[in-house]
Amino acid sequence: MLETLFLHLERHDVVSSYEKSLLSSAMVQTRHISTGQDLVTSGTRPPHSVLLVDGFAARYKLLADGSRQISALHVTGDFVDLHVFLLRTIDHGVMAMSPCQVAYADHDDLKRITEEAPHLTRLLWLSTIVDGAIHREWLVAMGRRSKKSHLAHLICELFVRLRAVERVEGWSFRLPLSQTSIADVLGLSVVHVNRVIQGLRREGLITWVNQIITILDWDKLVEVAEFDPTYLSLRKEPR
Amino acid sequence: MLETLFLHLERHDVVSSYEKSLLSSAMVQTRHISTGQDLVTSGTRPPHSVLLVDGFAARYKLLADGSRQISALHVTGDFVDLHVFLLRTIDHGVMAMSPCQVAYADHDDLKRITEEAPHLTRLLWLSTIVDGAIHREWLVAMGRRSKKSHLAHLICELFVRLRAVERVEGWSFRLPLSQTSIADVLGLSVVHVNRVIQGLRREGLITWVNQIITILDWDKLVEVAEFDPTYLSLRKEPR
DNA sequence: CGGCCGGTTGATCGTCGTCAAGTAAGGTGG
DNA sequence: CCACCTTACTTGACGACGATCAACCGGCCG
Repeated sequence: MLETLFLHLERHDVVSSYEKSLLSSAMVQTRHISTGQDLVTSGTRPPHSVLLVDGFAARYKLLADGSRQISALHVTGDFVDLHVFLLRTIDHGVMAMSPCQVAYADHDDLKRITEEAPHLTRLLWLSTIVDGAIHREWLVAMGRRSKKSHLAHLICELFVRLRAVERVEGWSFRLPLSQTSIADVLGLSVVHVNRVIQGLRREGLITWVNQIITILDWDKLVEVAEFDPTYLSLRKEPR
Repeated sequence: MLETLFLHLERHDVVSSYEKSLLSSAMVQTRHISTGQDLVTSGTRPPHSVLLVDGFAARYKLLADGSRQISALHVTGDFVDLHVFLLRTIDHGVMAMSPCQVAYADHDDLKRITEEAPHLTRLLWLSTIVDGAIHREWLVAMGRRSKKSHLAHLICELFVRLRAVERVEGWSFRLPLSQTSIADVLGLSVVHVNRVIQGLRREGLITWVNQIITILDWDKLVEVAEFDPTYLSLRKEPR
């Protein structure tokens, strides 16, 4: 059940078996959440953080006019909600975008980890820091990239992140998001998202059928996106 | 010299004198950086993190077409660069937007703090987490708010953050950013930024003269911005 | 079978970018 | 001290990108 978390943390550094056992004992029962339900409700003060054992989730915020903005996408292995451990009050909702399997880490246990396992603490800290790095990259994409480039960047990022947790097959991966949801990621209208996707298809960069995205020309996609994966810190080194 | 850092951390929880002494001994000499210079250069692997003792700085990224996107604004007291401690490679540049006074924290010393001072570690961790929360709020603003609302939100946020480090006077504060820089924050053209500012002025929400912003109608500004300061975690509680 | 959801396409309208020009302030050198 | 920069702000005109409205198609489910 925790393999994906280990996979996730081990992208950045070695995790000892002692650390793994600490984590295992901090995690309580896994639960199933069905598509469209909240893993986490905005405005609450939960006593635990959520680990996404399997599935896709989106962090979102609803505005007064009913529009929605997705500020993060979480995939298998992501410690979706680790920051609430210190933030206390959760400021955004997190919704299951596919059937999700989740586990919970009690904040008391996490606190104990910070007292007893400094290296593991740093790895967990790093996990929240990488989330921040992704946010910055998204900000750059939203603010200054063309919409085509923005979407291309998103596809590159998701491919790399999913590959790291073994959720790709060749150049294909499953992305269970409707175009409406993609629109809420990119800050666009659905209609326009559709047109941007058509554009990438027309240029032979990707196919996108039945929630399966296949990258046909990685180099060109990277070029359009100006994608540089450094910000994901997928390099194993002492932290 | 470190008062502003303490002010910064004490917004979230009590900092003991032992913890303050640990921090003090981790910080090395302060240095002056003049406007327009980089505090931190993109792509390098610095051995220390930067504390902004006084001044304004902007985290930015340059794209191939020469455009710039600012992904964060840092003010007096911010631990600008703390995440590099674990990220290792810095992915964005940070530029002084005013004359800046900075101090450096060696990563070895920070590591020692994580080994010996769990509560202080959590506070430092929290500081990076709040940065992330701000990024999310900016993403929402970029993606789904009107430009007027986005700018109003930025003004509200800066006011609250600057008040927390005692850099406001009544309803006024100094913001040493040109409209060009504001444009790079909002992801707009300079021309349009100017028009959006005119709009806020015309409606009697703010004045903005010689880098001094004065809020004339806080309630209305908050309403336009849909501003809710929860994400800044300016509440003192055990962490 | 009918309704709903997701994807697709066309037409029209508004926001915002670009180009251009003008003003005001501050800095430098003759 | 003035001529001449440069930089920042401002305004107008025009065009492009993207939102909105509307309609249609196909698949899935009750």
